[in-house]
Amino acid sequence: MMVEKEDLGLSLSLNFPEKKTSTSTSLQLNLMPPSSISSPFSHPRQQKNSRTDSFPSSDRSLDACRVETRTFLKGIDVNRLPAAATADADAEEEAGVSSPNSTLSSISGKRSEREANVEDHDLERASSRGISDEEDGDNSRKKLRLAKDQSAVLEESFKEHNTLNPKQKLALAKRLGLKPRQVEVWFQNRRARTKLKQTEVDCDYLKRCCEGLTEENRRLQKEVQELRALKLSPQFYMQMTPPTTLTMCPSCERVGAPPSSSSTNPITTSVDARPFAMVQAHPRPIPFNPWAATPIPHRPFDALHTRL
DNA sequence: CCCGCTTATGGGTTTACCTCA
DNA sequence: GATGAGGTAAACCCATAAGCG
Repeated sequence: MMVEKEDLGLSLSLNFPEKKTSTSTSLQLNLMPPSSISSPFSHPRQQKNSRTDSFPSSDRSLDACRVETRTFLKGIDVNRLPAAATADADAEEEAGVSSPNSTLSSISGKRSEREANVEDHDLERASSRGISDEEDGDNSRKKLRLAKDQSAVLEESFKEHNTLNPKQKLALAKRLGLKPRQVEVWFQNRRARTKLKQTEVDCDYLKRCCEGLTEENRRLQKEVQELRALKLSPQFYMQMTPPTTLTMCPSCERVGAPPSSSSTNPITTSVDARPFAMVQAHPRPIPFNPWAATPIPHRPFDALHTRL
C-alpha cells in the first residue's frame, strides 16, 4: 500500500492526529506527509505580519499546508520546499522592509510595516480597480491573458511561496508590468487551483481507501461466517489450521501465537470469542473484540495501513 | 454554441491594531 | 496604567461572473 501511496504522490499518514484540532478528530485524515509537518510555510495571515515566525499550530494552517505539500500536480512542482533558498530570498526581500523585529518595538514595528504597506495598497487599489490607464473610465471588464513568460515568472514565484507580502507583490508586479492587484489575484486563483486539484487527489485516494476497506470487510465477514459454521462442528474445527489473516487483531494489535501452538489459538484474537466455547480455556484470555462482529472495521485506516 | 480554463470581482471572515470608556 | 469593547484596515477564501481559445 505504501507503494501505492507513493504512486499516488501522497505520503499519507493515516495516523490520527494528536493535535487538538477539533475537526481532525472526526473524519479528518492527516493527509500530510511527514516532511510537510515542518513545512516552512505558515498560514498566510500569519505570514503577513511575521513571515519569519516559526510554524504556527493553528487549525487553519492545515489547509495551507495541505495545499503546499502537493508537489505532484500536473508535474508542476508548485510546492517545492523553499528550504534555505526561500529563506534567503525572504530574508533578502525583507531586508528592505520594516521587520517586526527590526524596529523599536514589536508593536511599532508592525505598525510601521503596516503603514508602509498602506501606501502600496492604496496605490494598487487605485490602479487596479478598473481604473487602468488604458481603460479611461470604460467600465467594461477587460480580460487579459497573461503572456507565457509572465505566467512562468508567477509560477516560479508561487513555487517559492504561495503567498506574497506587499513588497514581493509590488516587486513582482513591477517586474512583470502588471498591476499589484493582478498579481494578488493571480496568486489567489493559483491557490484555489492547487486546492481544487488536491481535493480531487484526496477524493480519489479516499475512494480507493473505501473500496479497499469494503473489500476487506467483505472478506472478513466471509471468514466470520465460515468460522461460525465451523463452530457447529467442533471435531472438524480441531483439525483445521487457523486462517492466517486473523493472526492479528487490528483493534488491540496483539499478535496471536503461531498456529503450531495448540493451546493458544490466534483465532480468538480477532473474532468474537463467544461462539467458541471450546477455546474458553485459553491460558491468557483476550478481551472480547466487538470489532469483528461489526460490518464496518473498527480502525479502518490503521487496518489499511498495516495491510496495504 | 458549448466547454474548460483563466482572470476578475464582490462578499464574508479572520486577524491585528487603534481608540475610548 | 490595565482592560475590554467596538471600530477599522488588510489579507484571505470562496463563489461566481466573464473573457478567451
